[in-house]
Amino acid sequence: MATSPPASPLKSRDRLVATATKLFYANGINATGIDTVIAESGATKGSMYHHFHNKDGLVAAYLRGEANGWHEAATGVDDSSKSPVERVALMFTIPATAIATDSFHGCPFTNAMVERPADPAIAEIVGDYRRVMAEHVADLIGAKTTDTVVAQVVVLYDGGVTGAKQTRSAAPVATASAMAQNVVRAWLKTGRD
Amino acid sequence: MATSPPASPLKSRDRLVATATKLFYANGINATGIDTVIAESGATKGSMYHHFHNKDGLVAAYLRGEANGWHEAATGVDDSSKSPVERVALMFTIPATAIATDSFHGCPFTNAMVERPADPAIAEIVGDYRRVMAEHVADLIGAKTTDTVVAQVVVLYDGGVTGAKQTRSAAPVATASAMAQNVVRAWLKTGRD
DNA sequence: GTTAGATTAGACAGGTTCGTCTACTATTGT
DNA sequence: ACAATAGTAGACGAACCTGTCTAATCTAAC
Repeated sequence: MATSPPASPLKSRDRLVATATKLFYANGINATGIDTVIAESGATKGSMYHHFHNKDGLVAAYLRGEANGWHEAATGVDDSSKSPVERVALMFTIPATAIATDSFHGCPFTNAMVERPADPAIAEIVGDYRRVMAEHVADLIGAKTTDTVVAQVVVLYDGGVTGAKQTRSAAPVATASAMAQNVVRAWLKTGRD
Repeated sequence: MATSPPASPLKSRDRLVATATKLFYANGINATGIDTVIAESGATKGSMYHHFHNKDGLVAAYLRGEANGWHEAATGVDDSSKSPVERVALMFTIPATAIATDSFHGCPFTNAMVERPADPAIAEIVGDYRRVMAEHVADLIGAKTTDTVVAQVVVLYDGGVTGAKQTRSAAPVATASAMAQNVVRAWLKTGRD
């Protein structure tokens, strides 16, 4: 008789990743010691190094989670009944909302590449995230991933988020969103180019 | 008979800042210990803490230098005899060139805000840099700093540089440059909006 | 010439970091 | 019943970090 799927609400590995997600994003990866993550997650060192080869492993798991999280958020705010222009605008509400709630600390992928420039696993996950985003944008507007308009929207997204991080204001995101809508509108009107 | 303006090629304070500039940008601020900067600059700890209250002070001096450096680079590549559109394109050659020489590690201001999010001095210097950049762009195209077109070009600049950092490629900068030229062209044609 | 600022050289304290290791226990699948 | 996986609890080492301090010298201005 198993004592019910053990009272543990979450396996220790998942708790570690969840805590890392919170702390790494809010306080920075390098500024957050492994000991802090372990303590706050209620796990132990043995567990940590059982599941992850080293801190880089935990960081990679954290970043993969962020990539999934972005995709979920993007599909979550989407509304396929709306026009391409409106759907792109919806995508830009993701950073806009985050800034409003004050739990915004910039793009987790940019942050990770800045904090751990030498880690190839990070570069790979960031590449995956960017591919997912390009596909998502292409879907929203009915373009091919390789179309210029997709790269343009991505540049605007990056620019809006980076500007928001630097200025601690939502204005750059609003500017970027408006520009993205213009770009998509023009692309729809002139027929793909 | 002074032994000629002392053989020292550079005062120790300047050597510290120069070394910090190289190491902080290339390897990251937090990843570079004060001892390393001191050793590589040929200065000593006493000198370091004579000129700077703490590491934050050295970081601030480094970032101020980067802000000045950007302004010099921007005016250096500019050519006032060219058209507004061409002059904006010239500005985008700054990151494009840096990426080509492989000494590119992203935007120093973004990096600093990521690595030391709590330091108010950094936020201030970044704000100065952004004001300088906005004024520069406004000058290039004959706009007011508060015109929408200026904010648009800045968003594109940020987006190009961030994308380049994430992808380790110059493509986002090229995309951003082309978009900036389009935006300025449209703004000139329709007359300020 | 005297005084103040700049500099050298390095020891030192106090803290943090990551990762290893031992020894033991609980759960789970077969 | 047994073996493999997952976990607890915490000591520990070795490296690193920032910042202080002493004590002596060198330069420059006034």
